[in-house]
Amino acid sequence: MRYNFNEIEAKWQKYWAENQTFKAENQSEKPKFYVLDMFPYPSGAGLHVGHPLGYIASDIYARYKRHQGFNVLHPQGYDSFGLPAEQYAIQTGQHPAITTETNIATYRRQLDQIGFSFDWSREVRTSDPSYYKWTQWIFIQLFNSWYNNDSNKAEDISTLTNIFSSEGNSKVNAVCDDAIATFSAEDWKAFDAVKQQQILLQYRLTYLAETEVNWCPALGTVLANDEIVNGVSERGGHPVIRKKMTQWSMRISAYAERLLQGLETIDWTDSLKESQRNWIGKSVGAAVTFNLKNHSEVIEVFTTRPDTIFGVSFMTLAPEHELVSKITTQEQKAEVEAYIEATAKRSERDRIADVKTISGAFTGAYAEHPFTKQPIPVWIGDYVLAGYGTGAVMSVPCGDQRDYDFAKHFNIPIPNIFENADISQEAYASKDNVVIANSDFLNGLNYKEATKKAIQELEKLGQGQGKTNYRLRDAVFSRQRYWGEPFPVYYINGMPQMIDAKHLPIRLPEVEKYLPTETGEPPIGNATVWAWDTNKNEVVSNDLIDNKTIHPLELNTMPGWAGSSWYFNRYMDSQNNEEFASKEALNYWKDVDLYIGGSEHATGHLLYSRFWQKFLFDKGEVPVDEFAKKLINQGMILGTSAFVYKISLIWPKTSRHNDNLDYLNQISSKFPSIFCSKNYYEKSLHEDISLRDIAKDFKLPSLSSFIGTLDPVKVKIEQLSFGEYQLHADVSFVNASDELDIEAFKNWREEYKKAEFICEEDGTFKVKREVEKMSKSKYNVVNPDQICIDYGADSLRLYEMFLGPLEQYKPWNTAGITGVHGFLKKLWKLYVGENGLLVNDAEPSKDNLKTLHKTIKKVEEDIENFSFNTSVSTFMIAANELTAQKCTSKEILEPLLILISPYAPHIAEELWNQLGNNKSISTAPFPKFNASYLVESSKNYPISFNGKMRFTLELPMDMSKEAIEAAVMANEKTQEQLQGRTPKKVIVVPGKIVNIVG
RNA sequence: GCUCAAGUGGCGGAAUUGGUAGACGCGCCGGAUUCAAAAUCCGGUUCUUCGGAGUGUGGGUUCGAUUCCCACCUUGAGUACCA
Repeated sequence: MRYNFNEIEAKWQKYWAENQTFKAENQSEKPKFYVLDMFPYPSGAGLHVGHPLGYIASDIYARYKRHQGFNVLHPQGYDSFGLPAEQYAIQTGQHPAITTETNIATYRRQLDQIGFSFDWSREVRTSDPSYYKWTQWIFIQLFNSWYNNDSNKAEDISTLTNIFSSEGNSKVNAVCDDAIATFSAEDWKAFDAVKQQQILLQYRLTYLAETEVNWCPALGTVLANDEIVNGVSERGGHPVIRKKMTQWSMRISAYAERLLQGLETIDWTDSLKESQRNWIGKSVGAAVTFNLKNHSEVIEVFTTRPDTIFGVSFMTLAPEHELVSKITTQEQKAEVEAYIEATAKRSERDRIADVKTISGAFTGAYAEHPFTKQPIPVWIGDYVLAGYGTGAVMSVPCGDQRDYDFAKHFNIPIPNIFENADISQEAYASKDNVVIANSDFLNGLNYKEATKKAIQELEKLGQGQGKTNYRLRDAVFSRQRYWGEPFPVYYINGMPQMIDAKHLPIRLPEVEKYLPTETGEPPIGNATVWAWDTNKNEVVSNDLIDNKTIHPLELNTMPGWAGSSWYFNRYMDSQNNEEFASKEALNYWKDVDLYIGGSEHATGHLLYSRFWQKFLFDKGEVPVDEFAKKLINQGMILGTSAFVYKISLIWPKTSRHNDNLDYLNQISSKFPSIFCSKNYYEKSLHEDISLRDIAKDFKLPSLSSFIGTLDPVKVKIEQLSFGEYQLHADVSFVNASDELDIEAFKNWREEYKKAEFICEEDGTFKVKREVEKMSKSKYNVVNPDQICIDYGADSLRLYEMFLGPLEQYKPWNTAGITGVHGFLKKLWKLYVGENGLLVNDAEPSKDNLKTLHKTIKKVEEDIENFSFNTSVSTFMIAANELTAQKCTSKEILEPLLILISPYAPHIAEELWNQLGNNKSISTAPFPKFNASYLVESSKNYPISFNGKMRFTLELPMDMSKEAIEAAVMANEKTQEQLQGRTPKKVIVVPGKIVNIVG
């Protein structure tokens, strides 16, 4: 019997599905283990071989944990709201729900054929109303909460209104909008409902505010900070501008410190934690108030270096700072206004790109130093950002390079307040080895002491206190899109009202057009049925809006990260219609034990999810405040693109002034498609080869006839030269030796049908290879479907793991798969011969046992350390050894299958079944490792004398260190080497080496 | 600029955390089988001027360094005027 992988894999996939082999129960005697993948967005292109990498790793771990006796939860679902489906809808008019459904079907088929042990009964889809009902519900909970800094957690908004009506807001220590006016209990009671709501909105954890947002005109929507890369949108690379809009925001800043602290408690990679720390951007320092000369206004600054306060020689405000217009003197007005206008014109990108140019203007105003009372000139400069801290800095040129550069540029004095620091060339920005000088009461102190002392003295004056600043901004939560969760919000007098949770979900309305409306409103503005009837508690037609009982609904939808910020909790009890998950399920599964996904979500999904989890924890909805104990980032599998070089015509240098421009255009359109092979291209790079030479050398008929049609009067052949440009060829036309299948390539595109090829000397056409991200547009996508047909899912799984370390980026190369495929064939032959099963009850030999136990030990270690690549090698060695040993013993071959089963489950299940087991291999316990089988009777110990001379000595394996040492010293070869000298020491590493140090 | 990660044969990558560097696979070379090819099996494969040399470069610690320390170079990723 041959190894018929297609038949075997189909058979067991069917069996697992029919028997619900991997269904997890919410109660069990066994300990729980939750293995989660980041769920995919089901794009129209389907899966390529890069996608399943993380899923294979998590599947191996999940299957391994089942063998270890855990009750394993290993679910899968779809993050099915998103921009591509909507873009597709805009182009084709097809409803995103339909395309999403189709795409999910493709994904499911592709995932199934790889043989994952997912519990599909728990599948979630973020775009399913039964799911987003709870996303809406969580939104309402956030709206009804505020963050109390005293209890350091989110509390119900009713506790806040109670405080307001009993004592006003002066003692409330909340995370809220800046600059809220204080009011008394009487004031509060006197406010009308709208006023009260306006005030509460400034405290709620999700709030409506006019904020400056990142508006992307091309996408017609706002974007969060983490959706922008280098000043352009992450999706599509469109420009992004700053714009003031009324938007929903999430008060994630309330959780900045806890998000930072929580990182200490979870086992995530250091680089990922580092990204989150940078994103949160905590800086400890002081807030300092500078009084202005001749003004009642004050300037608030934030500084991390209060110790350098005596080094202040000027102040700098951001050009957008509100004080600028108030304090600028008459004489400086023109200059300041011109500067503000100039900076406003510069886009965000220009400002980032051009950091080196120093610019600014003097306002004419002077602040007063809090201690010396000396006047300090106030400048404006665009190196100070309006959005960070207070938008104003105290400039200490001797201690900060930017201040230093600014001072140098504008000839502002640079007083030195450091002992022994040379500031003639650059600022001394280090905090180490600081000794403060010329600073009154701070003289002689170091950074730490001086900082403390300075803050104390500022507090005495009432002009400052210690302060911690975070870079983390509140996250904008509105998107002007169709294909997202609708807000459960309607408006009365412009104030948002939550729809009662019992009426959820609020389903997406039908629209005819998915583009934003002409007035710039979101696509839902196109819906005709989108108003809320507070009598009937249902969505009704817009025409009925009467502002009494029928009100307009929110037109925006939620961003992509809304649904993905809590899905891991939903898997615990995904069919529940009463709660997002039952308390029993939440308390049983608690958190994700192992989470596998890409590192690109470091400051998006992974931060927002931690935020929502902490919020739900505060509200008592979930039992733990970190949702994932351990996280692994799988690396990306890259594609190996193939390039061909197409010869193009280069205009003669004189063409710009050529009278026959029309003619030249005309002939260039008739230029034939000619491709040249890699080596020819490389040769031509350095040699100027003319068209005529190509035609002559390669006897290309199309080129000869092209030259023949040239009008020698209008253009001379000698005037024309050629260049090449490289373009992607589909990798499926290229074999392992980089040779292009010319016929297939010709048939690829209509315009290549008559193309001609300049080949290598051996007649082949070679492409140039380059490793790039795998993508449809680069024609380097390898489809797992074809791999499964040609080699089987087990080969695919093994090979993806074998490629290299899980976390690493690595290129895909289909050629190498024959190695692991050969192993599976060999494995099969170890069990099944021409005439049936080879396995019998024979006593295992010592060698057999040694091979098995060596393998058990290595595989167990590998899986625990996520080094899945090396266990594939271990399997190959085991199969080779057992084949050489002619092992037929069931005692050896049966446990071997359990070791292989997480990696190659189909073949393992089939052979397991053939050995006479009628329960799935997934229920079998992992074999126990026994070290005694590995101990050999003797071993050759290499002896090294002073690291130079070497010989070997045969000694029993189970000797103690001391016994080995004695035996080595007693040996005559050793004595020979020592020549009567006494060694300083003898170093013994058991089983390894003996070193004699002379 | 800053932060993090990584540099080992023709290639992907191993090396029990300081102990015989190059496991395993690809590729390549040779052989067996075959009328022949495919498939399969077996052997070889870091370089070498055959003395040795060798894990990006130069130092250091050590009896011993791919592994630890210092400096530098290169590549990749993230971040960016954060006061």
